[in-house]
Amino acid sequence: MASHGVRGRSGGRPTLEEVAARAGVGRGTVSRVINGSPRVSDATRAAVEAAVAELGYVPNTAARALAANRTDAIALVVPEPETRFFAEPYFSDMLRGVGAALSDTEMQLLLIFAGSDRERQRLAQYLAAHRVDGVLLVSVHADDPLPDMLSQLEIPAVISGPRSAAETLTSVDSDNYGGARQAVEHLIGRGRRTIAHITGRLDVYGAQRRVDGYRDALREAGHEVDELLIEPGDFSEGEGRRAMEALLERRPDLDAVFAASDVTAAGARHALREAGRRIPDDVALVGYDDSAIARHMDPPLTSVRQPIEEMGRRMIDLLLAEVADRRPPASRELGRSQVVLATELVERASS
Amino acid sequence: MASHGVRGRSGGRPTLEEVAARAGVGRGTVSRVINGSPRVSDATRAAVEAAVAELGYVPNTAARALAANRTDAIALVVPEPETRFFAEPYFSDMLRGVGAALSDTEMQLLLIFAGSDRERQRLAQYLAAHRVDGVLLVSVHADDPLPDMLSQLEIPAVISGPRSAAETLTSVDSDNYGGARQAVEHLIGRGRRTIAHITGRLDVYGAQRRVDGYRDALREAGHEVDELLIEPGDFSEGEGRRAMEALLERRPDLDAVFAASDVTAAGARHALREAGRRIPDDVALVGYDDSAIARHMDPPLTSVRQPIEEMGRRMIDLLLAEVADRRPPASRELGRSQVVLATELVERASS
DNA sequence: AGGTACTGTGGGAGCGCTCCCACAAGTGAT
DNA sequence: ATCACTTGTGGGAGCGCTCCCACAGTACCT
Repeated sequence: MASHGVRGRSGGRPTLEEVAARAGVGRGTVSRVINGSPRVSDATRAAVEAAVAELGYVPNTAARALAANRTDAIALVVPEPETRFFAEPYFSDMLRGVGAALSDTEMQLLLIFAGSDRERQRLAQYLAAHRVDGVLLVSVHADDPLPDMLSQLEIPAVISGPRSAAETLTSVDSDNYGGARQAVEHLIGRGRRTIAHITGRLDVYGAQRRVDGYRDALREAGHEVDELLIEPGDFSEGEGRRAMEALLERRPDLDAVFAASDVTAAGARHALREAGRRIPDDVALVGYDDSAIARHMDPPLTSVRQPIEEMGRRMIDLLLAEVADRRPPASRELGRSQVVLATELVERASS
Repeated sequence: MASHGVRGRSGGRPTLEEVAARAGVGRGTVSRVINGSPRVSDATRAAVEAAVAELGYVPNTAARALAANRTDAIALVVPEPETRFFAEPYFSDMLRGVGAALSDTEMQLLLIFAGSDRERQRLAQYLAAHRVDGVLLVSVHADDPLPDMLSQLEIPAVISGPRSAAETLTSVDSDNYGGARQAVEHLIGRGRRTIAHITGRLDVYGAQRRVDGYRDALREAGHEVDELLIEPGDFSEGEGRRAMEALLERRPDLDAVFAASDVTAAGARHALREAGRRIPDDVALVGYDDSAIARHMDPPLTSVRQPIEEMGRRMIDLLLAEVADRRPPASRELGRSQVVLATELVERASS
């Protein structure tokens, strides 16, 4: 435990100045040591570090933020209501990945929901006040004004799941198209003939790409695409159930379903059960995300794994690079990166 | 959209000073308006508000924090690894309640995990730097040094789930003892005779209280308490399963189980299924928390509801009061509040 | 001997607020 | 008219840092 040592005023924490006095150096030198500048002699550095340890000095973040015009914090913005966030493992997995990537850093992570108009309002204020150095945007809808607002405010931002093929922000995504193809090719390989698809929210680009992958995989295998086998959902369990019921009504002969998320698949499973269909005997089921749900489902769910942890890490890397680039405001428009990571099919008992 | 108006230097956001100039008043007056001081005439207030709107002024948080020595942020500290946090609905429900209570405020919420030693280290730094005005502590173990650290640093804190009957920090909790009694009395009322209990982590005070409630309810109904019917768990699904298997081995004649959490009950359900016991025909099952899991379980789970949203709200109220009290450092030790909220049994098909 | 270039260091200025003291103007009792 | 308050306002000082300029010291060329 660090001794608390001498204090300028009672109750206050030690300041840079006090550390400087203790170490017999100037304020600037202490600042250099704290910030890891190389332009300090070894002897001086040691003396300062000793003083820091003796006094139990911790830099005052507010003062630093004010003087340096940075906050050492980034926000993870989720443009969905809280309820949705906690219901979908995708978000919490992402948060975990981001958190892990960030724990090597001095950066602080803020979690911000922007589901309601009210929350949007607060967020706008928040961003306008530049309370964060950068923003991570997760699962954005096609018509969301948030990305443009960020561009306008010149706040570094990375988006997970681009809004379109022409995304202007730096983005990180998994290969939704390829993942969907893997799923459908797998089902075809198992001899399934009538493969339905319950989509995600179609105003999310990734959901569209999964539909594209579904279509192309069928076509290339010589199947024709029956639009009656495609039912729009919204990634939720309730919609998965509803969509499954609709599909069973329209095409009672279907023998496989590719759901756009594990949660959707869970909903579909309920509907299949109630309709008396056995999984996988009567109907094979494949999900997307390979979340905890997939492993715990009965039967365990075959699912397309996205490397979410890796995605989080890449997002952080890119964002921090943009934040760092900011300081010399030279090179802008140097080609936004669009990172796409491969998916992997995890086969389980449901297919 | 607010016009951006005149700027002191290019690129900068407007400052208090600029607003003051625009409104034709002094800096102090603008500050008073921004902070809602009553000591401003209506005319002046209107003029300032107009200037604020025209310039799109947003206060600089860092400057405010530095000058006023407060951060307008509080932390929700979870002394568990992230994985556990996301696995247990209790935490996310709590977070939702706290978030809702906070959205009426200017306060910012930080979510901090302190599961690993590394995270602990960071947290200590964080607190030492006084980067938050107050702390919400969730699910603390009996021997956790965190609360004492907070007292030492004189950081206002509210704890959800006191560490013992003699908790020194302000606390908010549900009536664990009463909730457990409700559950057991319900089972007795349904004619169950051999009621087992899978506990939570016994180093959590609330888990102990549930055991106490279980015991007393049985005794008062004239049953004797068989220690073989009590199996310690840790709130997790895996332990629920393991504990259930152990109980079935020891007392194959049991006809009811009271689990210390819904997640635990889910684990127990698996074990019961594999052992070929029907719910509720052979064995009745009651959980705790009334989380989403309880509603979705098959069959739906009878569970003890804690008013988590309300708990979050009360915690915030108490914490903000402490934060406000802090400024005049007069009245300390004025009797920490210990709030206890009532639980409610939600009956479903599992019992 | 004088230049030129670096390295390491000290400390002034300033970031944008809040706090508080000073003071003008108004109000009412003496 | 005088004093004693109250109300509203302006602006200096200062919060604890970072940034940057100045400068001493050393080293290595001419």
